[in-house]
Amino acid sequence: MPTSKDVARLAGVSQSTVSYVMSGRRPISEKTRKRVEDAMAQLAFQPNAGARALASRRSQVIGLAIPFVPDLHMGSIMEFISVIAATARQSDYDILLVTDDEGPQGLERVVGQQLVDGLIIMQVEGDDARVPVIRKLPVPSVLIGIPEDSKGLECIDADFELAGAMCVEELAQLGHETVTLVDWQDAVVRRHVNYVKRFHRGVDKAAAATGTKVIKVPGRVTIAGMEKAVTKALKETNGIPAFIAPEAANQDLLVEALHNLGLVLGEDASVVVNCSDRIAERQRIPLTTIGFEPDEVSRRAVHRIVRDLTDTTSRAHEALELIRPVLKRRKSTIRLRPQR
Amino acid sequence: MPTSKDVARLAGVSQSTVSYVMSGRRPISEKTRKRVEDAMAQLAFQPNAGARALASRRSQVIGLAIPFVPDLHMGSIMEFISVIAATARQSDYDILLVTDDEGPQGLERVVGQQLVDGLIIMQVEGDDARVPVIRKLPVPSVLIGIPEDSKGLECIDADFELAGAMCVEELAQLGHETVTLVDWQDAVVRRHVNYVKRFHRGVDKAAAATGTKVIKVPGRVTIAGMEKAVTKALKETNGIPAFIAPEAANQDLLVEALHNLGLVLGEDASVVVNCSDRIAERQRIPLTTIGFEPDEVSRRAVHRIVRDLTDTTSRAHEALELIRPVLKRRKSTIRLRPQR
DNA sequence: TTGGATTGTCGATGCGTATCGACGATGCGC
DNA sequence: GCGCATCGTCGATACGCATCGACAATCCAA
Repeated sequence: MPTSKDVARLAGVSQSTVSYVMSGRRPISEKTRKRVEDAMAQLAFQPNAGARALASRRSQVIGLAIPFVPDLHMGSIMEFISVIAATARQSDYDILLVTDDEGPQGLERVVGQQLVDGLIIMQVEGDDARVPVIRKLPVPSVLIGIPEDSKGLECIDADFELAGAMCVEELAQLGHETVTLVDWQDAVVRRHVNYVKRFHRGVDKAAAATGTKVIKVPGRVTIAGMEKAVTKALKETNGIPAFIAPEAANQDLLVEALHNLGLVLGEDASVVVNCSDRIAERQRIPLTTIGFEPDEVSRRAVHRIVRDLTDTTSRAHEALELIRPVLKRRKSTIRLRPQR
Repeated sequence: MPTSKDVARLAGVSQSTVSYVMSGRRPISEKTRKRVEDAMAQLAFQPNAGARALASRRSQVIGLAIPFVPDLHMGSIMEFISVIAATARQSDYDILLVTDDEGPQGLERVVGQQLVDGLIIMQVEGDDARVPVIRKLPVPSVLIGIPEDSKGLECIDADFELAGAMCVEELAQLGHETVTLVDWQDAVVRRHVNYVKRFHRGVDKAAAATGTKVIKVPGRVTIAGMEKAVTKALKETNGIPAFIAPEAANQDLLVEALHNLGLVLGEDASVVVNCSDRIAERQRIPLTTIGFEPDEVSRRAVHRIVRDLTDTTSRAHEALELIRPVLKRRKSTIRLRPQR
């Protein structure tokens, strides 16, 4: 493997000049730069990452803490990872995976070894064991999700409260006076306390503001359970029923349950779900969705950690950033009264 | 951050002794080792990865080339990644992501910069653009999937041929004389030529061996299309129909289509699909599956690359390793004649 | 008891890059 | 034409660890 010294020799300059050509931290004449760049190209030179990290004390690598995977819909996690890695590359960073089975010490390790310059922590939950560890680490981190106590931390998440409100407002505006919220599954509700609570708050506020009645039924795992829950909700509803299913895992069950009960989406019932556009569009009846914009969240997370690593000036960017969800109207909702 | 020199000073030994304690490449007396280890613990010492890589010429990092994501079922990709990362840690390696949007040059970059010691390439397809690049790289790599010309490469994949054969044999043994293969979607068939072909070969061989008639219908994207395909297949079948759906994306459609046509799985029809056990078990009627064992494939891939990186002796481990699929009998298949 | 092998430790050096201070060359205003 | 700032380049050094050769101490066999 060629080194910068080889490049220097071939270009007839000193090694430090080669370094300055790469970094641009000192002015270099056009002539010299050209010679060096030609030499680099000719040798197919690539700077050695280890040496670079050692000398500069920065690895140009960001650690990405990925969640343990038992969640049903991990397709979305993959979307995050993919976008995060691609976005990081645009700022000349690479992504190193930190899995959960090393526990929070995994974070201490990669930071301690100076393998990474900063961290992005995915799927942060209410009382996340990683949070206290992160607070002590001497590198910046950005959390995706919001822990119970977010003071002093940089957090990014979808605006679940707004999402909840938007769902209710949309349905209310369509003319529904009663809506049923098919909740997250119990296991999730207990764990991810945080964003579920926020979604509920949004729903409740919008319900109060619009005078909508909200029925909450717990999330189900089986189709039979879902049919029972839907049936119960139907009894309490006058007129055309409306459903909100923020957890993607519930969506299939809800749609199927309604189908089995003889209700046609967009005619006999309104449904708003959260799932990827690709999936929503493929349904027999394309679903109206409230999108949590994982791509946008991912991009913002990378941009923020990169900024932390670049602007050495303004430390402590404490801030909580909420990404606005997007409502996409498709065929699964029905207008009961003329648009205001 | 403490360095090995700090540890040495505190322990009253030389820096090289500290290094030998860590690597074990020279004998160290019990007493000295204890003193050094205590000093390390006291200072919470962690060796600097950059310095280590520079001096030892190995980064202890494996590059993982992840596929571009437009595939529907990317949940499974996440499973691979997760297991790969965890397994790598067990051998003291970390995982660096290499996304596809840098193109094959991404691989050249991470290797050229000596960021990684080796590569695992996921989702290798018939004429994968990364393959020619990999052949030229001066580090070992392990492919998951099999390219057209696999000579001289280390490849691991599920044994699709065996899987195809197992599906047909299972259904034949249950007493079905005609089975319908719901094929991969056209786009996939054209791209991933390789494993689709292998699956077909297995199906054909087993069909010939068992005297089973096989109807092939193309994979569908819509429920209407699937219903039509199923109807057509039913016409050509005498008695209880049987279906094989190796592509996970087709499974929901197939199950729903059969349901809509009034056929009950395990009573009026047999169905064998490929999807994760978790999902298969959750269906209203738990599905008999042919599992492609992504965890096992992932683990083997890591073990092989680690071996390549460790055994510097025996180079060129060219080998094609096929992981045996697993058939799990559930409720979606029906026995038509007593077991032999 | 002595020679040679083995064990345990140290000092010195190199890995490839970034960066600092130094210094000659050039341009500017007066 | 002079001093002075700016530009462009070089040499030297540091970064933290692994590794090699050297060497003192210990052990065993003859």
